[in-house]
Amino acid sequence: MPPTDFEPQTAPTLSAVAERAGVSAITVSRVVRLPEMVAPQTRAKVEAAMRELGYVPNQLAGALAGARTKSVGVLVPTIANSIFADTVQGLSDELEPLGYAVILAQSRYDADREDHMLSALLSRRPEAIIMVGSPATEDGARLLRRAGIPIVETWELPDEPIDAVAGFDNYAAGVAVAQHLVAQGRKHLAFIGGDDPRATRRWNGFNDTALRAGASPPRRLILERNASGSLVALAELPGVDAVFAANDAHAIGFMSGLRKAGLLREGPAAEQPVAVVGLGDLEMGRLISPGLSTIRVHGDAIGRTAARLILSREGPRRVDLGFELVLRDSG
Amino acid sequence: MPPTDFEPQTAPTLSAVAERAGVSAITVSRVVRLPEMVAPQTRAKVEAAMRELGYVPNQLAGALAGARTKSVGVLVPTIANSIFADTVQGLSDELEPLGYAVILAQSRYDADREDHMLSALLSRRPEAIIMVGSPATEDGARLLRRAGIPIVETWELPDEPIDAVAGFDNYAAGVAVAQHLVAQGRKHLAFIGGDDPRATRRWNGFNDTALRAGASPPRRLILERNASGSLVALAELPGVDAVFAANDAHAIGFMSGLRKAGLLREGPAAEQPVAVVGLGDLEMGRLISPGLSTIRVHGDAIGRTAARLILSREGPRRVDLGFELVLRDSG
DNA sequence: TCCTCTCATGATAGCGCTATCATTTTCGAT
DNA sequence: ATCGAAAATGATAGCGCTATCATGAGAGGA
Repeated sequence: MPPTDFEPQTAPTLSAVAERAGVSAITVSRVVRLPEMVAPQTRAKVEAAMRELGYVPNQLAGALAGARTKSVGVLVPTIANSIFADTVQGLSDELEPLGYAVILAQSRYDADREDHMLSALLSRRPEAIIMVGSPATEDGARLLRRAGIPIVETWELPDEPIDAVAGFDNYAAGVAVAQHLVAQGRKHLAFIGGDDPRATRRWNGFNDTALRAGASPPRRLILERNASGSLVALAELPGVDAVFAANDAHAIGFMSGLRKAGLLREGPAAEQPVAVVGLGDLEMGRLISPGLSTIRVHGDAIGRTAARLILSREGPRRVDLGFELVLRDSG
Repeated sequence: MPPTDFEPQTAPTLSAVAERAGVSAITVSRVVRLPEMVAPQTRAKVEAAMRELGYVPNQLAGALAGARTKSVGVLVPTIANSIFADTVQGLSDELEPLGYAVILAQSRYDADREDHMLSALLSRRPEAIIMVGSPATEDGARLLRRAGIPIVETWELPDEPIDAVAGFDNYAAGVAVAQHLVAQGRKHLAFIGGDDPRATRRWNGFNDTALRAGASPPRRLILERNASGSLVALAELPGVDAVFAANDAHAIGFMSGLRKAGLLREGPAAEQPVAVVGLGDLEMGRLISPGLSTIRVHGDAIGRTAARLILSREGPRRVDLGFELVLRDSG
């Protein structure tokens, strides 16, 4: 697109550089990859030629010729307004300095699109795939198993992982929140949020625990992914005195609903007519008032751990990053 | 990594499929790319062979052989807790269905890292580059100009773009906020947030306008990227009666500081001892109370527009997506 | 001086695919 | 039957690079 520069329309190649520097192509290749192996004088000549020509190596060709592709495929449900962005950030912070490219794909919580993106990723021959959750279909799982590369499933701890895992126990998170709310004397619990596999696992832990503790059967309200629905969720949950939201955005939205209904106090959790606990520990939850109680998960660490899992075959292939119940004033 | 399946360690190739189907390699290639061109009967045989072998085309080889790479490079400062995630989401929603892969790189607001990621991206031979802002260095700009591919700079409207632009006028956003605050009778303005080029442009518009309107010279407080600093920013700004925050997270943090200091009212903007205006229009700003006044920008539309700009050479190469001043109760 | 041994460089082949051109097959119209 | 055009398939070369093996040039020892 440059209207100025009159560069050759086709990018300079290794052999163009070689010719200009008066060496063979393979020597240029070595200057790029194994500079130590080339005599300083030759190297200088080649580097000058590269600079003059504005040479940018073609990694596609390099990869095809047998070297590594130095790329990883990353599949997330969504990246916008999502804590998964932390995971992507974490893993690319580990991987980019090592020369890896991150090929990002989003499934939008759609199984067909997930399968499609999975094979699209694989067609780029990444050296590994990191995904949030497990493949939604058996086709997807088979694709990954056959690929013969490291696969990291994250944000969960599947019983039969394809390969490696970096996540936490969503069921236990639900258990922890239910226990906390019940111990606080809450009797009418509800769970609001999505119905993806991870949210469902949290719900199961939450529900099982509440029932076992003798609370009335918890209600589950499925909401759109944006938090607006949480604003009016209260109307659907008459008599509720404690809510576990699948993420902090929903929790904060629900708190706004409570405020409008006059059911939010500036005081401590014990004084709240309706307790609210979120999940994610967004910075925002710390900043609002009353502060949001939440399950803190380590999205960034999940990403970094996933990166390490693909970089070395040693050590455990299943890492539980855990979570923490962070208590503030909302519940 | 699959401990089960005993697949050949090396992925099946086009010719493996061809052999199995009893046709030539090029016919298999056509089944993949131009199915209409192959007789239904032949196609069925080939498709069966592909399925049996679990064939996944090698797009690297395809790209090298002269076809397009069907990939775009995307460079953003950061993706976590950032409205740039909307832009990435928007552009990949446009591009992924068309078979494009998104190669994501993060500069972390670092010029060296940006240059480095730029040439790393280019070495993958993307068909276009979409970046937030403009290259920080002349080296980076030259690299892009020489690449001979569409380049889209976003989130700004540079005077001399490399190629195409999808953004909005940051200076005008600063002007709009200052005008609004001054019209409201505010006299002691301050700007808090980062010092990246876009924030600085906003500051310039804000500062120029406030001075021209006869307010006392605005203060500028540079904060870390996380919003915690905004919580205590108030202490640094004695006597301030209006604050423009570079993003909504900082704005909400600052409001928490105000609340602690007893300077936040539940009433309308006119009653606020200190007015607060953010930028970004996070969903959260709508959910909190008092509602956050903010500059709404269209991160998603910027991404979609950038995608369209690389897909067609027709139409304007410079799209101003604008912004809106959204007034709620904070200022 | 000759021979080995190391260091630096080069020649060759081929990665898996597609562009291009060539060939074969099919089939309707005469 | 015969021909010509269209449809279907194939052969060949080469994209830009690296793995592998081969060669040449110095360094040092006897």
